[in-house]
Amino acid sequence: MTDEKPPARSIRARVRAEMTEEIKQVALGHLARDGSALSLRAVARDMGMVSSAIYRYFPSRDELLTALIIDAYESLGETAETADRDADRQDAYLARWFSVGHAIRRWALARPAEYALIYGSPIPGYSAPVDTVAPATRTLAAMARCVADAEAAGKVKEPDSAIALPPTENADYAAELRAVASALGFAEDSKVIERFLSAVTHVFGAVNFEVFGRLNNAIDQRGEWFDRQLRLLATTMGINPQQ
Amino acid sequence: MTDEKPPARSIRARVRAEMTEEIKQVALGHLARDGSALSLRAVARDMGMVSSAIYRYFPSRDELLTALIIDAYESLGETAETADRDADRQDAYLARWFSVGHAIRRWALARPAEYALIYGSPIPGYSAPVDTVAPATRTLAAMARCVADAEAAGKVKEPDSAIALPPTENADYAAELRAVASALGFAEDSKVIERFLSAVTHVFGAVNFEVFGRLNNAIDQRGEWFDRQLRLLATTMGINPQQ
DNA sequence: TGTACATCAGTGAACGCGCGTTCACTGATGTAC
DNA sequence: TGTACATCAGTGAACGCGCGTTCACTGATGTAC
Repeated sequence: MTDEKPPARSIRARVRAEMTEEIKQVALGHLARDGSALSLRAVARDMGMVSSAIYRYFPSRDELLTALIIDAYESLGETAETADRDADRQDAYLARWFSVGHAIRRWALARPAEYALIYGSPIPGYSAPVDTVAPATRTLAAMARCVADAEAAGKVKEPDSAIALPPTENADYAAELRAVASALGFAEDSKVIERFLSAVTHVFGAVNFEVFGRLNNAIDQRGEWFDRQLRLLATTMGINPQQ
Repeated sequence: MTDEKPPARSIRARVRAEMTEEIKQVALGHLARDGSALSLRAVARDMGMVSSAIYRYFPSRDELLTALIIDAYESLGETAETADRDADRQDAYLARWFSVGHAIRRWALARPAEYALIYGSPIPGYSAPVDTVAPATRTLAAMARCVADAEAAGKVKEPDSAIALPPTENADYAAELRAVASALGFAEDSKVIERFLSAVTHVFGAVNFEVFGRLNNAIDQRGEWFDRQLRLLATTMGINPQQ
């Protein structure tokens, strides 16, 4: 009743933004609760609107899905970036790696529906448009930064010859590695890029296992389990404590 | 027309078995084509039956799903076992590990719908019954055998101290590791069990990335990519060539 | 070997439901003069 | 400051569709005597 007066035309715009946000929240709630497929009608019902009203905000069900997916990527990406920043004491590359890794896991456990949306199996009848690819790389980039910074600072130890992989003999693959390296902020001839990609694969494999219940009846000490995966990956990459 | 005569009552039984099998095949085809959710009516249509006829073979949609899931686990499990057996030359632990790993990948790429069924995100509105847990461990057990045999034969090199993880201080977690170790045929005090579990996590992470399209626009040389993941995991576990 | 009965696969209609999307509409909010 | 018009959010009915499941039925296959 005693609001400050709004800048004229924005009152409708603001309500619109709030509604759009609420629709997305309700949709996420639905995905989370029933694990159900997303239904516009169900969302409308939950919001106390008639189903056709949703079309004022999203032109179709797939566009709503796309919005949710983009939001999820952005949210996870931001979480990862924040975790990195919070741990970003000078030279503390290992701490940054842990911070980012654990943040990703925590985000996924807290929001399994959103996680499944972006790292689970593809959604039946839906194919992600291009708009999703940029946000998708944000998390990857945050993980990369910890390792690329460490390498740039000369703090990545090369694996000793007993466990070193011989360089690939596949020139195309080598070229792809170089391209990915520079896209992620590594030096083109980064020695660690391949192990970094492996580490990323492993991290999401581990989160998948935990979130999708593949650890049930086997590992209950999941925090410890995950932490030790991260440790192992750090040493595999050659990022060591207090070096 | 010139068949050998069937053992009396089994003609109906045999047709029944064939129909059951065909229903499952058609259902898989549907999952693969549309990536769609499984629909009894669609399956019936494809088989030229009326939808209610399916109920002579499966009491409900979920039971059909369960059958598909069990079949998928068994099929992948058998693939892994066969790959192990084929590579099972004396002492060739590394060859066995590669053989099993590549076989898992090939199976997943050839049958992405079935792979998604068992290693993708949980299916909306469906919760897997207990009958699925035994078949689920078959693949894991096959992977385990390569490594457990190597360890039993003294052919697993312990990581040198620079990259060794200190033992966990979490007693519960340690106990869980021991339990998993003996369930999978490792010695209770196996030194490699933890790295083995990491390797499994990583392998399925890698297959997930490839099957679910997370490698698109980044890595095209996927055979090489996967092969090198396996190599890296082998050295991480301490399984070395010609040792 | 032939007949009487039981089992079973498949039919076709129906139940009750939910879905995405469209369309013409009402009434409230914003804009231009 | 007041009026005329344009924009927009939300309604309610409808379209056409697909779904899982049930039920009483027909006719063919198997079984017992």
